[in-house]
Amino acid sequence: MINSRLAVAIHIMILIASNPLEHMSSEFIAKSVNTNPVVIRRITSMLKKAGLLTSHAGRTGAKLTKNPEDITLLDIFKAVEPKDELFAIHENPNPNCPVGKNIQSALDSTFTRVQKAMEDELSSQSLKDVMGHFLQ
Amino acid sequence: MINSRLAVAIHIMILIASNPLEHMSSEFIAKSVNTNPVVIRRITSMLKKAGLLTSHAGRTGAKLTKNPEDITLLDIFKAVEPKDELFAIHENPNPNCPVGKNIQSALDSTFTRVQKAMEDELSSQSLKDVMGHFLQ
DNA sequence: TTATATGTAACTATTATAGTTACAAATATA
DNA sequence: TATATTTGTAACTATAATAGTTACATATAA
Repeated sequence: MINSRLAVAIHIMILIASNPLEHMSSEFIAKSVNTNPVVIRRITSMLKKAGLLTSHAGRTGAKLTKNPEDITLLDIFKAVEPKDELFAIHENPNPNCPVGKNIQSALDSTFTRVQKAMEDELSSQSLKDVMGHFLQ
Repeated sequence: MINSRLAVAIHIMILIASNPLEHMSSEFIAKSVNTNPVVIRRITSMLKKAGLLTSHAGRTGAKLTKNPEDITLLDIFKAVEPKDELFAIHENPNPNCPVGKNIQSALDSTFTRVQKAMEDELSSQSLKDVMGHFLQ
């Protein structure tokens, strides 16, 4: 199972997007998410490095750099997931075995297709789409 | 990143499928994968429980229960991945916050679609398809 | 009867994750 | 200006998953 950073990051982004006038502190967000404020600041920092929001030391709150309809879940996922590959492939299979020799490249093309299917679906959903679930 | 069990399981299945007459011991397979025989027996045990192969204590080797073209990567993935959900969702968000109250169900429908996209692609590729990469 | 293989429990090492404390630096407020 | 608050980040901890390993009972083959 993939970690909960994507879930928490989406939660953070929705809180900021839903309250454009209020300044949401990491402590306030942490209470909504039910975690420690540092966990929020850590994920917010990743979102900031990815260019999805702006924030400043000492100044309460953060702002999205784009409208929710222009932010995809893939943008958020890539911001909080440093690893490029979805599936791990075992290292150093035996090059003297016909299967061991070719398995990595075979798995690579196979897994690339699966990862692309996942990323295509993530990029088809915007932050606004997720917020739409709240309007029943 | 998702663990390497799917990669190793596919490697095991291909070795068995490619050598239907030879009896591949866990030690032989382990040398091809470059790991410990117990790791192979552990994953083989999961594949057996999922009904994808048969094996017997004391008897060298294992046999696939279906033809490679009738085994999908989703079959193998589900065999070696006990968790049902692809993405984790944080627990106990604040029910007194409008966002915290609804985030889990919103994420659930969102993540379900992403997981389905991944599983659809996994089920579209058979073990035989992966073996096809070996014939250049 | 002896050797070999599977199946599985149990233990270890490594790593990722998430929570926590602490604090410097920046900003806001009185 | 002085004080309080907040962000950003380092550092530490606890927990869990993963993969590797040893050990051994049981089943099968030679």
